[in-house]
Amino acid sequence: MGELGKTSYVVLGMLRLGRRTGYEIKSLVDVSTRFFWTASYGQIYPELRRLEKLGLVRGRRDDSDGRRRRSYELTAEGGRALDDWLTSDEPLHIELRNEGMLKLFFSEPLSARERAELWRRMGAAHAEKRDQLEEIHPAAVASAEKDGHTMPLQVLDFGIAFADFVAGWCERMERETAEPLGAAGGRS
Amino acid sequence: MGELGKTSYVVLGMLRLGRRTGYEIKSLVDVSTRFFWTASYGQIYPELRRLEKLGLVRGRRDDSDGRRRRSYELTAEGGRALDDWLTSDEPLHIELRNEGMLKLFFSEPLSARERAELWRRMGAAHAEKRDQLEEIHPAAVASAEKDGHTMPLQVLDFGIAFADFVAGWCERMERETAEPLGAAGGRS
DNA sequence: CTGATCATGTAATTCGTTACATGATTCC
DNA sequence: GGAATCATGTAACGAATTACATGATCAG
Repeated sequence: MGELGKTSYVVLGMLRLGRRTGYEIKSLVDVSTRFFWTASYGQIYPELRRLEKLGLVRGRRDDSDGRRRRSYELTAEGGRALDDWLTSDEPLHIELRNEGMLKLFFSEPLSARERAELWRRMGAAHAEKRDQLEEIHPAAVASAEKDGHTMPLQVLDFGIAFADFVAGWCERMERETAEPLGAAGGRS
Repeated sequence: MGELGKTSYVVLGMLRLGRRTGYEIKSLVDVSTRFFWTASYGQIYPELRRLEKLGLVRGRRDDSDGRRRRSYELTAEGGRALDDWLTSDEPLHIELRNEGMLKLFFSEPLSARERAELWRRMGAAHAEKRDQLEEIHPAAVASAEKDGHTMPLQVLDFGIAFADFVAGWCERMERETAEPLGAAGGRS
């Protein structure tokens, strides 16, 4: 009875890039949208079956190179559903859960050292994410030049800038927290 | 059987600020941690009962001013559980779901106008969040000066800077997408 | 031949939201 | 008197993760 959820659109969107298996969709998600939207096998495989029943994708056995598998392609109706979502003006689902911020909020009773450590860990987590994204950046540039698809690159650039901003902020706060903070405007 | 989840710590953390009812905890969450961690009545009330059974909080009827209600306070053990969490070095749960980014990722087939509109809406959402946070900023400053609690203010400052950064980025991308983008470096 | 990767799925569980149900009190 | 807010809870549902189960193929 359920209509389409966000996961449905992840699947439809990935299938617009070409015929794919559930396994391939999951791999794509892991190297592209994972940083702002995830999906697990436990969602993807049932979702593909569901979308097929709805006529939005068409699956077929695809044992070409000896591997037993099932690949899917977008139907015309599936493409329309995807476009409807892309251009719909319903409020965007934006959600953030950050345990580091939560801890910091409650960290008043901790020592300055412990609070600095919290900022440090928050910063380290985001610096690591930034570095991971930067690693795949060259591949994204190459891919953008090859097929002219610039959006994945734009989104990646945003992800890098975003992670870098947070990392930088946390590092500044860490220093500020760790320093005794001389009363008069002392500079490091 | 479940150990403590993040929601448990939200409740414990709020109770460290003083004796509170479930209703008050929810109100506090809504004006403070909501932007990086939410909690609903459907979680808070059962959680309070559960924490009481675990001996981490102590509840009592508190019908002082005619209102039928039940307030809770942190036990010594509850305080210890909270501190253990605050100083534990398990990886921080950090999660981001952003439907705007997801749409942009798949928006290659759209027109430039439609893509610009997506950036605009992302930017507007974050600008609105920034403005909301800025509205409560003076109250946070006053409160920080009164009781010396600076962490809520630090977290709020981060939230504002963060939302502002995202909003600014999106606005730039919107302009860049909408403009025909003359081959030679034309300036607006 | 052995471990990594490819490949597909289900079941159980957890986490969280939303809707519902109820009723008192306070403010206008 | 009526609306807003205070106040507590439950039930149903939905979204997503994790663990489990299975087996083939490929690279070393």
